[in-house]
Amino acid sequence: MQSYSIDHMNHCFTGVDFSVSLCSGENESSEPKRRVIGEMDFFSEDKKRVNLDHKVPSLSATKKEDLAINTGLHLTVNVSSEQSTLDDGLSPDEEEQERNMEMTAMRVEIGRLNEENKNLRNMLSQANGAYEALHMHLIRLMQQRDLNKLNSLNHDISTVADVTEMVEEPSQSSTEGGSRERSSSSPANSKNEMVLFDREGGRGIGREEIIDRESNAWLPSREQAKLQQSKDADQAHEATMRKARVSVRARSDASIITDGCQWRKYGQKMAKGNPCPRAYYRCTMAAGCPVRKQVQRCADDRTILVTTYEGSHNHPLPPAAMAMASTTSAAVSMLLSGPMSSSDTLMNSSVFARTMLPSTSTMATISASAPFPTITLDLTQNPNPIQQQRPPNGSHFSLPFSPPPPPTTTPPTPTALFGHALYGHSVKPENSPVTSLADTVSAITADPNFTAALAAAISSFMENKNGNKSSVNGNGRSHHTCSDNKIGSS
DNA sequence: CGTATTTGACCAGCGC
DNA sequence: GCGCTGGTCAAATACG
Repeated sequence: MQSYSIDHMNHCFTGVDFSVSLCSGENESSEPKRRVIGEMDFFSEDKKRVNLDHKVPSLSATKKEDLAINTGLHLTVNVSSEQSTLDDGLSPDEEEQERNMEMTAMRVEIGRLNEENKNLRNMLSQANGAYEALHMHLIRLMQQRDLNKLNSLNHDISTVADVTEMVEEPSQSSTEGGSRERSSSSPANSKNEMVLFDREGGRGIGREEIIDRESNAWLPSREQAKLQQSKDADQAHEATMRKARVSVRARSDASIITDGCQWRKYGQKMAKGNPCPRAYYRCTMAAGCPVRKQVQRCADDRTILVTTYEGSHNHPLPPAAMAMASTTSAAVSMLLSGPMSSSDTLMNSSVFARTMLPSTSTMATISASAPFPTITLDLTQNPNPIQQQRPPNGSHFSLPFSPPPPPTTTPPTPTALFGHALYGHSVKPENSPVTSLADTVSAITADPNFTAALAAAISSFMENKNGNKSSVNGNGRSHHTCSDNKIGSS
């Protein structure tokens, strides 16, 4: 507590407006601490409000002593330091006002903090959104990569669109061996084909990888590098996928069936265990098309032709090749959808069996014992005794087609499946994330429309096969004329 | 004559 | 290492 007295009055007391300076009563010897009160009331020692105007209404003296005496104002204020103000001497109203001001200030501060908190939340939300977007983008990229692989496989099978019939001998599943691509005989055989069929050790850049590269040309170089790393990691798997084969068994008197593609025979060999020779064909619909197929009659039933397709077409397929392409596409997709463990194979085979031709007696055989996976579609309309005679080797599954199970999920439309098979590089599921082929095919199996479309396609195919025994190329020259006789008779 | 087919040779992988 | 086998090549041949 310090006692202050009026130190100076620089204004006469005649008016309402005045200003007063106070000096500390305890430091009179030193420089007085001055503070302009301004237009304020003073407080007496007993905190009683003093109205200077009333207290010293007639003051005329200007000496501070007189002023102090005459006014008699010895103000007691609570001062804790030199910096203190006269606030300590505020009235309850002023204290309340001060508190209100503080409260207001605090409210303002709280409001500011709330605003800042809100901004921080927005930033966090934006960061989360960005993270989610990046995460989804990454997932899409990964799915895109899987789709590219899958589409390449489907394209492989579209090749199969040329569904011929060819007998796959039991020993054929172990073939592979030494096929290699030497210097290509035709100049049209570009590096695509050579690389795609490089079995010599090499894994080169396959056609699907080239397509992949093209399709991802829009990606930034960093993402392309990531994709390339993923590709490198899957190279071994893709090499296996490239070797995937599809065999189609069908009864036919002709040595080859019309499948919508043009083929050139480049070799014929006697295969072990089969008196009928095996013919080798190469697709000639486009320069450098790497697709090849083998045609051989079944040793036990020479009315059955087995056609084995391998490779991917590098050209659009004619409409005539589409029906069977879709059929075999699903087969290969199943075949290559996962690791070929026996359990997986069995599962896939079962699903595939229900998918393909559920209304017929057709059989599907998936072989995982070969150096490359092979799936055989039996379109002979009756159970094949040869398959039943095959020794069970644990990796060979013969599954009779059975009626489709009750629908469990929303099935895709047949158009979607066909489009996926035939235009695999341009059509993909829009809103359905790629789960597993098993799921997809499971859904397909429940679609009666797909079943009907597939049955119609194969029926049409069979009619075409029986009615038109040889294809005609652009020169009007019949294909397979020589092999017709030799394969069937020898 | 151009194109497709035939066919023996060649090569590589695999098993013994 | 050798033989077997599958796959391919390429010169010869056939065909329109």
